[in-house]
Amino acid sequence: MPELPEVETVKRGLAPVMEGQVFGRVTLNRTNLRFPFDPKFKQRLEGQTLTRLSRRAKFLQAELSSGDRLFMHLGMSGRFTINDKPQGRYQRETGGTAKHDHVVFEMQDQHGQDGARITYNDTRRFGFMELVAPGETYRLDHIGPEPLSNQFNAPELRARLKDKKSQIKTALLDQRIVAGLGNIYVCEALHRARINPQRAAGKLKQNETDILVRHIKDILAEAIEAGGSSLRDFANTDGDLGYFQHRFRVYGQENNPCPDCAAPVQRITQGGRSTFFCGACQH
DNA sequence: TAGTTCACCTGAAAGC
DNA sequence: TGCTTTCAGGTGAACT
Repeated sequence: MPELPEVETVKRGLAPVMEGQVFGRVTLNRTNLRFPFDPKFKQRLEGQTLTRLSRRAKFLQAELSSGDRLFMHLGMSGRFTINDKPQGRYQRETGGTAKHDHVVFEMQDQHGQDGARITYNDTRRFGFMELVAPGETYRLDHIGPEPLSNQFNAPELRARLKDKKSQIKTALLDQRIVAGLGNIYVCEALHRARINPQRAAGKLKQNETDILVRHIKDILAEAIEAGGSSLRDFANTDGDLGYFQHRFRVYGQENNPCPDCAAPVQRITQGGRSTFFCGACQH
């Protein structure tokens, strides 16, 4: 379940082996992920240099020497693995693909020497990759501020939540309000801020949004730090991230004691998604 | 216009 | 033991 911290960790893992490198060969093992690939996906990538890899919300954005931009979303189960060792006979002859390996990027340096082989695997295929031509707009143009940026602060959040009648949990998942938050970290941030997820978003008090913003930033920064600690493992082996090893205070802890007050953690459904919270200390 | 619900997808776990 | 059902969740489209 990649959220912003994990996508940031993935970006940090991929950037050293992709930036400044050329897409030597691109292999698509199917015609679509969540959405169909551009019919010229392969042709538009091969031979192009990836000049910069960045993250916006939960998207990875690769800027190409052609001016095209490649947006990649990991969906629910997407992950990249990097193999920067020389290709063995098996891999050369079979492509070395495993089940659900949908895309393979074989990178080269500017002299045509083989670089990293980067494989995108996505069991549930909720992820997608889309190419955007220069000047073309993309869905990311309408999303809210990055939560770790200075543009995301308490006055900004108050303004965006003003008059919102939806529940605060649902509102924080709305990417137009703040970019990159997912179910897990919204639950955790609301617990730390002691705000009941069922409260109307527009009714939060000033000090509550102050505290909420602080906790959103803290928890994301901590999670990125945790993911970063296992970057080496991610880059070289099987995609395991510190993220998954993180123990959450309320997420997935139904009926377990709240770490603050020992009351049982409750689970409800909001907008079709599970919400975990403590009814005793979140008001 | 704003808010809500559903489809997409597959593996794991639960239930029978 | 094996089959069936349920659940997980990010995003966009459809619906209210």
